[in-house]
Amino acid sequence: MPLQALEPRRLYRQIADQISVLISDGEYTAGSRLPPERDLARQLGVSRPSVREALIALEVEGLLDVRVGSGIYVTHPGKRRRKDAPLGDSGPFEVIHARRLIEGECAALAAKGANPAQLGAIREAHAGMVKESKRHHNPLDADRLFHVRIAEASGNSALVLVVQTLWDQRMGPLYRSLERKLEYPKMAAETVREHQAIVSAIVRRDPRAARSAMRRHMDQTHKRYIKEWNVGN
Amino acid sequence: MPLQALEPRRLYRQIADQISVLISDGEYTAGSRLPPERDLARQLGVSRPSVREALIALEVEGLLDVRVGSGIYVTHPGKRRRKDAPLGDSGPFEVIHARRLIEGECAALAAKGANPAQLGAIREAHAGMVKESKRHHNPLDADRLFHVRIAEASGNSALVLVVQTLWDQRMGPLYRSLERKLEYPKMAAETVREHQAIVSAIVRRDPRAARSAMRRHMDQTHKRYIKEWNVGN
DNA sequence: GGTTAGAATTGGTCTGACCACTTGACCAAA
DNA sequence: TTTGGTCAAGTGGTCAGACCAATTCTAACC
Repeated sequence: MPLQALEPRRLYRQIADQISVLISDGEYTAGSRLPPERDLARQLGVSRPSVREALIALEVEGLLDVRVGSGIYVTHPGKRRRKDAPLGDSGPFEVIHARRLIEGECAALAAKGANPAQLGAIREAHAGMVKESKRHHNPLDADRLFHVRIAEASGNSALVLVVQTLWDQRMGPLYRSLERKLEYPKMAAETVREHQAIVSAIVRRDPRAARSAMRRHMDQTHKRYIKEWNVGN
Repeated sequence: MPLQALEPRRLYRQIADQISVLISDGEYTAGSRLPPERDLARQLGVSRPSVREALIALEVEGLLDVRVGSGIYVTHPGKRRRKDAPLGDSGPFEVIHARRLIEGECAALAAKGANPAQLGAIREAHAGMVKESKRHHNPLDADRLFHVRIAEASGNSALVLVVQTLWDQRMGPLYRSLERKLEYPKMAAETVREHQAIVSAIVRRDPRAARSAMRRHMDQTHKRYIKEWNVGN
């Protein structure tokens, strides 16, 4: 099939792509503010509704962050999560099981081949979570970063994508109702201890230990969920 | 932090969520047409631009399919792919490596625990791909279905999500340039043969054989890519 | 019965307007 | 100095109505 069905791309898509290119080219850097909708419309020679449609598309894709009355900001790459409903609507226990498998391998790969910069990044993320949990802040973002950093150290960006995707399943409905019941302060201490074991194994360049430390962490998380689950029901 | 930052959900999100619920509740089934934008606006008591913004959000999420002059249709669940650029932009070889790991386990889990309906679904998908390749059609959709069905048979919907996500990385730029060079007719025959081995192992309830058959399939795919890659460069 | 031209339907886009929220400057009271 | 209040400008949120373009339907026509 040499011929491609040509599709007259709708205006909002063209605008969204154009803005998207400007962002990836560094024209608008992370955290910076885009021109007001009215200016964008004038500069592009289109109407404001069309610009708005494009902005909403980019917001759903997680590239932009629209703040009422303030402006439109470029999402920080690390924070880039999809706003939409999860595709699979997986339950917490299924996600944990999948993560046990996949992140276990990530940890092993990281132990095998991480470079010094990546090891440093993992340690930094771990230190960040320790700090957050001591301040009794919500450690979820730091927790996410820790797991993503390990995936990055695996050297496979597809695995990074997978780990992010699975983590962001927490936005699903079942997950949310479960998380509401969890007591983070108490939990965070255990989590930090388990993370520490993972870090040690990776730094020690021991793939098998790293894999089993990660699996143990997931098993413990599973247990914590079970406990809260039973309390609620 | 007992206080939650309250976020006044924007109108388009509320509308999108409402429509989304109607779809997942089966009020609007796959392939069916939604009411015209004007009617939706009237029924919801909002303006047409707001409805349009919601529809665009749902379109980006892959739930709806908007056809000019015709109407708005619910996307068929199997075809539900995101329209936006892939988050990770992973290269083909990274994706293959990740799939080797993950889908290998899926195949093993499927061999261990698939129920008769799931086994039938796998066989059906495989038969579909055989038919497509004999007709010299593009077998990509059938290929995707085959792998998704195996993931479904693993009994873990999070793994299904992962497999879908990785497959859909093919929409990325590097992948596309590579795929253009592949000769599907010749390739399809080999692929079908490798798939056959996977099906046999799963039906035979042999997890280890299923795992290694899937891994072998991925290794072969890797080789095919390498070959074409070198031709091009 | 099959074809085709026109009408009706439906999404695509534009214009202009008004509202609600955020921000920062300025000011008054503690 | 600090705190809180007020106000105006800037910005996104929403609306109403209009017209255009693509599709689909209908009915007249051959």
